Amino acid sequence: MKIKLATWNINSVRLRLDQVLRFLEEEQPHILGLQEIKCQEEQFPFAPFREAGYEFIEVAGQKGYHGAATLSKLPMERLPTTFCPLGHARHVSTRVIAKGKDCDQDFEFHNFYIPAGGDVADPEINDKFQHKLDFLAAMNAYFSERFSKGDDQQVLVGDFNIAPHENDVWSHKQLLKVVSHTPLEVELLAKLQATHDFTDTARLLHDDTEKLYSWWSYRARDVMASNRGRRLDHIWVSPTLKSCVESQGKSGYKIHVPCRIWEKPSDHVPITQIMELRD
Amino acid sequence: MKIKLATWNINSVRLRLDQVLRFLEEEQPHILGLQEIKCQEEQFPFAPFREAGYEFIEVAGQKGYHGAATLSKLPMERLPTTFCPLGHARHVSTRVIAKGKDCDQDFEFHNFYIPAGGDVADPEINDKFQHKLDFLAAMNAYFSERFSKGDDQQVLVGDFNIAPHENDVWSHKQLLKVVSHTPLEVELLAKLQATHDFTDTARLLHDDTEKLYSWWSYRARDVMASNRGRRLDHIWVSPTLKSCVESQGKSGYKIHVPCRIWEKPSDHVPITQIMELRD
DNA sequence: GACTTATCCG
DNA sequence: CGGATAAGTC
Repeated sequence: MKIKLATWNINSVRLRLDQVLRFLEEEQPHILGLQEIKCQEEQFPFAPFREAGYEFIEVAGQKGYHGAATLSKLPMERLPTTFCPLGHARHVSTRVIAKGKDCDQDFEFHNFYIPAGGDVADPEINDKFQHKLDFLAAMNAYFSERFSKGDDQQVLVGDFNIAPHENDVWSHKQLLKVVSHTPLEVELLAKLQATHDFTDTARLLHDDTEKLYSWWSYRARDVMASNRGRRLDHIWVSPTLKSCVESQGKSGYKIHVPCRIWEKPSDHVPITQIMELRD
Repeated sequence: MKIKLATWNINSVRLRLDQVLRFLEEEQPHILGLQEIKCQEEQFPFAPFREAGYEFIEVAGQKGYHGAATLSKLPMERLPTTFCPLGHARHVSTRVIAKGKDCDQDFEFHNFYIPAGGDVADPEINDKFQHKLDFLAAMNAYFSERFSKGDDQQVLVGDFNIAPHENDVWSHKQLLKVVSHTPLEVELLAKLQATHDFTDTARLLHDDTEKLYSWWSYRARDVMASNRGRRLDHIWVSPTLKSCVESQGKSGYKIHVPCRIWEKPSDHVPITQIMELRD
């Protein structure tokens, strides 16, 4: 069966509930990871998502900031995690049960909101950057443990707050010292990826020379016109799932750019990836 | 010529600019007094009102609270006033020049935002109620001075924050101790009216037994369904203008109730009064 | 630039 | 309830 995966930093799920519902209606992903829901679990709008067909919902919320939630049409169960070094709500892990006529599998869906990291790309003088690096190290350790348990079928999605490739930013040179594209964080993300042999589905299916962005700042009038974006949002898969993504070709991966010009948009747009699971 | 007068407590003119423009487009009053514009003069949206045909604009603004503005299609000049005992921006006075083929007159247009008066109807323990009473006294003195100067053709509009008659509130009995309908403030308003022989156009044209409301609280879900309103907004005219209003009959006065159920409405609705000026 | 929480005010 | 301000975050 074909599974459609999605991720979106929504920058307040309460304020943009209608936009998420529109996206779900139009794209019908099986599973969506939301980041920056900016609410506590008790404030999360469960009912409208359930009415839209997303029966399975897992939320990690906190007051005012951060927070992640995973919505799914497919049954899933929560995988407990105590994760962020500072105790923020930045990770929702679930095991998704994908049963179809030619399919009886499950996979893990890890929904992450990696810390932005503040302004200065120096962990010595910027605690937030240090936190980002610590978080990446914690991710690495976390997946080492999961693999050691034999959990080898994994999807990682989320706002990683890192644009790793030269063509994941509008200007490699001008962003080399800007947090999100500095060598140190990019290397740490590359190390996490290499250690577990995760596949970045965007770059699996798109040539490295192609510019890909999923985020455009609020802080300029003409960011969309000048297209000064960054690819901060990612979908990664573990080795056993690589071929399931590769088989879909270029069109299996999609950045939903028009969402950035909807009324009162998030600064991020959703991305989707189709993955073919067979038994 | 027939002059259409209007007043509206807009509760933030910046937030409800589109609603004011819609009202002006639909009703085409010659002159509109706005209260609670909640902005400074430099933040006031002059341009869109001028584009809508309201070339003459006078604003008394302050930061965050209160504030009044008068918009007019007819030429008008500002009458300087230092008014509120606490220095709030609660009054815009202008002399309006009404020149038509059968008309060459002018009249004063006084746009007021009388203090709400706080919660407790006791000036001894509630400074805000004292301020309301002081403001009414200041209004009385102000008009005594104007009449002594021979300025006898006057229109007063605004949010008076007082519902004087029994049928200006949904329950006379239940509101007798609620600020806006207490005997003390009602008497002071009646005294202001009697001293200068002002005519309350709503009650000139509508029987005292008729319920009339221009305001419904935000603080209850069903205020419109249960119709628990109050008539806090008024249009008064001086003796020489009484017949100009009376000649228009009941339909000359209108409370624009549907505005209360527009999207994100003010808690007040606009009211309009037609007045026939002849030379 | 645009979210959150909070406090003030009506 | 729903404006405005102010501070904090991204």
